[in-house]
Amino acid sequence: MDEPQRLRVAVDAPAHSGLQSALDYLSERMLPPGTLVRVPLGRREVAGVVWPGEPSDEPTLALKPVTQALQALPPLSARWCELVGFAASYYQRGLGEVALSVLPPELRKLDDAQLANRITRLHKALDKAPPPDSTPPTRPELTPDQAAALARLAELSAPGSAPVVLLHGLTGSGKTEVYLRSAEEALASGRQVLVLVPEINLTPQLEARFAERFCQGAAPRRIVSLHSGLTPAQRLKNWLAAHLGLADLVLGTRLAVFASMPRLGLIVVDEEHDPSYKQQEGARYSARDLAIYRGKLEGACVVLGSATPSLESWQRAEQGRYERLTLAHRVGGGALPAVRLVDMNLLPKATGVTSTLSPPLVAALAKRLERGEQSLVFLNRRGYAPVLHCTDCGWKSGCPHCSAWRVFHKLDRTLRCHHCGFTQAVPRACPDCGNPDISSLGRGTERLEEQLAAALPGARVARIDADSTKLKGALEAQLSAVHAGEVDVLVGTQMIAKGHDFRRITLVAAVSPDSALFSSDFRAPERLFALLMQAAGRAGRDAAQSERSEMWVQTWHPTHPLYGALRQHDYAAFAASQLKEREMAGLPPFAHLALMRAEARTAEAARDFLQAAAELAAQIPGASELLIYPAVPTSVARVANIERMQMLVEASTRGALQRVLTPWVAELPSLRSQHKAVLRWALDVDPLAI
DNA sequence: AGCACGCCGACT
DNA sequence: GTCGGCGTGCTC
Repeated sequence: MDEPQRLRVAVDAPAHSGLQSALDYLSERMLPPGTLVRVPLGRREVAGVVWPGEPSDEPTLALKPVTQALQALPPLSARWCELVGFAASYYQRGLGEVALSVLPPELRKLDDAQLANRITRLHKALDKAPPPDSTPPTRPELTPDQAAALARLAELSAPGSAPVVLLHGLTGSGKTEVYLRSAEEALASGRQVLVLVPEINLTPQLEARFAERFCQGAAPRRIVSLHSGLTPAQRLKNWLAAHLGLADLVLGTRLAVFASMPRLGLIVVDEEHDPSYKQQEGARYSARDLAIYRGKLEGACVVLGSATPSLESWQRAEQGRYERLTLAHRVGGGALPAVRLVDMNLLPKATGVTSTLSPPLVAALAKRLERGEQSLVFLNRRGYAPVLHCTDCGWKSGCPHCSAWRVFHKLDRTLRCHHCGFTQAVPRACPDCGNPDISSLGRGTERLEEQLAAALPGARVARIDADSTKLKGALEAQLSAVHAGEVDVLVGTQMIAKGHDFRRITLVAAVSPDSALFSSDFRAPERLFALLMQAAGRAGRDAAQSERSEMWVQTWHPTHPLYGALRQHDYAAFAASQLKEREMAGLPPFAHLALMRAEARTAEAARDFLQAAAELAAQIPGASELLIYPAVPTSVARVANIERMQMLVEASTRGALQRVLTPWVAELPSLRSQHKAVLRWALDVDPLAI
C-alpha cells in the first residue's frame, strides 16, 4: 500500500488567523498543484488550493487528510499560482485568503459532482450557440497614428518577447481600435486576450465593440465578462469559460486580472491611470500593477492605454522601461475643444446665480441652447449643498457620528452623511438657537441643476450622479435620454466624465474644480488633470462639431500651471512639472510607500497601537532604510463613531520596503493582547492617497 | 474569522 | 450542583 502523499494547501483562512502561508495535508491520491480541495481546519472544513512546493519534512504535526478534491476542474496553472503568490506577499495578505477571494465564490460551495455537471452544461450551452452571422465585420481604416503604433507593436511583440506598451492617446484618437487590432493578432495566433476596464459601467459598451468585431463572420470568437455585478452563477460560468479556454476574450474590472486563462497572450488595461484599479479593502492590490507582473509571467504583451497616464507609468516610459506609443490626432481629424478659463476674480461681486455661474458661461450655454446643441456641466459634489448653517449662532450641519458635514439633499429635504449614511429630515429651525433662518453653504449638483434651470429658461436640464442613478438601469435610461436629444444641459459628477460617448455635446464646463489644486492629497492635481482632459474629450466627438467645441473652466487661479497645460492639451508638460514636484517632495514614483491604518473607539487607542507597531518595526533588520512617520488622523478622522489613525512608512526602493513589511506584519498579532481597544488594523501597500 | 476551551454568577 | 457569560488562543 502506498504511503499517503503529503502536500501543501493554501487554505481559505482570513487575514487575522495568522496563517500566512500554505499548510500541509495528506492525500491518498496524487493531486497536482492547482487542484481545488476541501480540507479540515480546526473544527471546520474550508476550501483550499493545492499549492506548488514541497511540504516540510518535520513530522511534528499529525497531518490531516484532504477531505475532497474537485478533480472535475482542471488544475489552476503554475503561473496563476505564481501571480497569486506574488500578490499575497507584495500586499502582505494570507496566500489562501488571496487565492480563494479571487476565485468565483460558487467554487467554494460546489462538490466535485456538481462542478462536473456545471462544466458539462457549459460545454453543451456553447455547442448549441446560435450560428454566427455570416457578415464579416467591417474594420475602419487606420489613422496614420494607429498604423504606426500597431506596426511598432508588431515589431516589439516578436516571438518570445512580452513588451509593456504605454498607449498614450487623447480621447477620440482611436485607442480602442488599437486594442481591437492587437487583440486580432493575439487571437489569430491562438492566444487569449484579457481586457481590463476601470468600472462595471464601462464594460457593456466596450464588450459591444469587441463583440461586433470578433463574434461575427466565419470564425466567431467568444467573449465573457467578469465583474462583481454578475450573479454568482454567471460569474462561475464566465470564469469557467476562461479557465477551460472556451472563451477567447475576457473583459472585466480589476478582479479579472486574476482570471485563469491557459493561453493568455495579450493584456489591455484601458484608462490605466484610473484609481478604481486599486482595490480599497481586503488585499489592496493594484490590478494595473499586477497586470504588468502577469504579462511578464505569461509572456503576454501588456498595453496600458490612457489619455492621461499615471505618473508612475509615464515615468517608466520616460526611463525606457515601457515603450510609449502616441496617438496624437483625433480620428476624422477633429480638433480638441478650445479650453477657456473664466477668471472668477474679474467678475463683479455679484449675488445669486451669477456668483456661482459666471455670466460668460451662462451666455455660452444659452448659445448652445439656441443652436440646439448639448452642454455638459460638471461638478464633483453631489447633493444640494455640502453643509447647512445658522446665520445667527453659527451652527453647522455636522454629522454626530463622523468628523464630516452632513450634506443637504433638497429633493427629499434630508441631511445625509456621505460617510456613515446617517440621514435626518432637515430641521425647521436651528437646533441650537431656534433661529428659523438656516442657509446653505456651497453647492452640489442638485443646486447647480436648479441654478441652471433658472438661468436658462426653457432648457431641459438633467442630472446624473450617484443619487440619480441609484436604481438599477437608471444610468442607462438617463444616458439614452441624452443620446436621444431629450436633454439640453446635462449636470453631473465625475460619473459623466468617463467613457460615455456623447456625440452632440459641444460645450463642457467645470464650474469649480479649484479645490483639487490645494488638496492635501498629493495625487489630487493628477486626478483633476485627468478628469478635465477626460471631460474635455466628451465635447466634439463628432468631427463636424469639433470646430466650435469648447471646454470652460471657472477658476480663481487662472495662472496655475495645471490650467496652462490643460489649455495646450499638453499632458507631457503637466507630467514633467508634476514629476519634478514629486521628486522634490520625495513622493511616488520617487519613493515607495505603505500606510498602516488602525481603527478604535478612541483616537488614543489607535495611536498607541500604531506607536507600538512602529517600535516593533524598528527592531526589524533593515528598518534603518525606512522612514516611519508619526501616526496622524485619517482625512475623515471619525466615521460612525470609530476613530481612524494612520502611519506612513516610506522607503526609497520596493525591496527595502518589502524586506521590513513581511516580518513586521507577521509580528503584529502579538500586539493584540496589549491593545485590545483596537478594532482592526490594515496595511495598504502603494496607497493611492496619504 | 470561527470555534473551541476555560473559569466565575443566577437558576431548576 | 449545572447553564452560560465572552476572554484567550489555535487552526496543518
